[in-house]
Amino acid sequence: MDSDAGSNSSRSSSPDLVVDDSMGSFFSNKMFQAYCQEEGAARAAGQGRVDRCAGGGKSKTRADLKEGDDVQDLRLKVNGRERKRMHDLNQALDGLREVMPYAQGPSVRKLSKISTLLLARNYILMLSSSLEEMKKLVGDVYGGSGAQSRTSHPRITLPAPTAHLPLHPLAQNLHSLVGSTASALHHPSPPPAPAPHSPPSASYMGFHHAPVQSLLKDPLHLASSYRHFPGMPCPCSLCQPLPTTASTLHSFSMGK
DNA sequence: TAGGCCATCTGGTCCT
DNA sequence: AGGACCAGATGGCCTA
Repeated sequence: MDSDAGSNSSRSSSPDLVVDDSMGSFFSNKMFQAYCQEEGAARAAGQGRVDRCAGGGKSKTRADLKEGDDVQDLRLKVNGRERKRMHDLNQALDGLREVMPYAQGPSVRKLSKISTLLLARNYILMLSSSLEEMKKLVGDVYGGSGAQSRTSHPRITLPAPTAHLPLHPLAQNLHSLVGSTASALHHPSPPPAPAPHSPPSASYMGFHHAPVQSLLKDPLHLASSYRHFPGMPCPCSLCQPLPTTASTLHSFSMGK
């Protein structure tokens, strides 16, 4: 259930937490104590939160204690829900990472959340563009020129074995993708060799023009959800269809 | 040691 | 009213 526990993260999800089964959720005694201390300080500062530390006051009536317990239970419930929500979100992110063009494995540090989202966006853009490119290719092959179809048999003979097919530049690019991965940008040491069918690397998606880290650090890139590439329509749903040329694929970089 | 990343708590807001 | 969602705050861990 705990996505972090199942992930390859080297850190525990909450080192400070203990499992309190009686409460049905995680809660840290240390944190609660710290919280109560903080609560006192905050109240002293005149900006205290709602009183929810049952043991805080000097003399509480039974009703006060009951109310405090209720508030605390409610708080624990809300916290548990929020925790679960965030775990679900992290699970979804993990699922996204699994299909990302990024070296995976226990020895590879996993993509940060923001990196995952940005990389996913670029990946989708590249795949969309690849699809358009392939469609165009298929159209060229099967659509043919009218003159040619008139002067010769319209039957098209395609080389059966793919080994004899001259690779389209796009396909060549796709094949050349295997090798470098974005992890190299995180780790100076060479990443583990990717699987033969591993998806395109981040470097292919333009990250070789600007390292991922610097890209992600750049507030300009983070601020602009949609980048408008020269000669290319904006990929956002409000704008036009995606570009189709292989050369423009190389422009799919978050930076430059 | 500073900075990045993350998990968690919390209060506010919106929705059902 | 209860739950989902969001953003700010806080503190821990890790790396350069």
